[in-house]
Amino acid sequence: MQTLFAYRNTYPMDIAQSLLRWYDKHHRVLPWRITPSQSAQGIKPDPYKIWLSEVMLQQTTVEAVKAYFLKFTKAWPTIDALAAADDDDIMRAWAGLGYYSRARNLKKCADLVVADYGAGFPQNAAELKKLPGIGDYTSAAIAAIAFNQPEPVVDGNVERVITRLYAITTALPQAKPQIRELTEAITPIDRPGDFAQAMMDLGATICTPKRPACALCPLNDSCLALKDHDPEHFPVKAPKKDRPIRLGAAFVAEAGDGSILLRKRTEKGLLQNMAEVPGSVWNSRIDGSTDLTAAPFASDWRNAGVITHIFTHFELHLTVYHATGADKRQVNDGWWSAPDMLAGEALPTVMKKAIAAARPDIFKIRRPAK
DNA sequence: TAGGCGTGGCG
DNA sequence: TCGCCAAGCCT
Repeated sequence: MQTLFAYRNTYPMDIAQSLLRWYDKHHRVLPWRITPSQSAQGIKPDPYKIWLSEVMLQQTTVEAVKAYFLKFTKAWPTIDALAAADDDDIMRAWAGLGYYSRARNLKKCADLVVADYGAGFPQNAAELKKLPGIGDYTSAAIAAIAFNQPEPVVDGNVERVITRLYAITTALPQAKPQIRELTEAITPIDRPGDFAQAMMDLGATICTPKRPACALCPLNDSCLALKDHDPEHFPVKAPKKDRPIRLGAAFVAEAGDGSILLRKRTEKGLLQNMAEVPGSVWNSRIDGSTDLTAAPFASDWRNAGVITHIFTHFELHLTVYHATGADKRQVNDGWWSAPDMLAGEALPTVMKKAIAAARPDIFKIRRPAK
């Protein structure tokens, strides 16, 4: 990085010190964190909570994570408790948070740490990265925040802050190596954990994707994007590919007592091992008339409308059919879930939408089906 | 390595 | 309304 100082007007130490002074005053208070003043008193963060929160926060907003974090730490206060937990209980507790492979890897990781490391996490990034569900970002974050290791912690917030600070015009993801080097160059030896959290707080509250509050930014004197460009134009990103549409049918079978027929998805592919209502494969052509070939049993299936659900890589249009007064004995696949049990099932949001299309009183979905 | 993998909030 | 985005990982 010979060119590092050629196009900057501030030294790395000044960046870190300015940011840490800002963080001491303006840090967010979050359930898994200790404050800078607690840290100064020698209070250490709980590595279990740091790990759990970092995994939950992968591609997930802080607001969405808070309630799940509290639920998990109440049910399983230690990594030993989590390792001893039932897999299905963990999946049920995770339901609604998304990216379910995280929950499966969470359990695998807890088992490994208890078995191989005597219930204590390894304290360096390279060892942490060997564990399931822990990649470049999470290993560096745990090492820095829980164990005070000077690792460069680069997430989406840091990418935004760094590309603006240095006006990096290379598009993501090509710019990642450069971003990592620059982050490494400004990461301080003495408070790497606070520095990492400060960068993320800055990205989340000041250096936001839209309309950043540059007037309030502790780094505005050093920011090349602010000086020469429009910060909102950073980071530059490669163009996205368009999202295909898939079609399918879902069947909400209701017994006389209000129970809903559920089954378990396969252990491969999308939403693996989660609960679902019976349905067709998602690609099937619905030729305009009624597609009842995938129904769990013959009945008077009433069309309850079409729900739309956007996954990362495709858009799903699910036609929902509803039948009432079903005879439970005519089904030998899956299980009947009573109305007061449904909330505790491992149902992904797309399935709650489908059930809500047939029974709007059961699940309150923000954007109901048309 | 590029694509698979959820969900909810926001402008 | 809808595309974008949010503390990525795995294969």
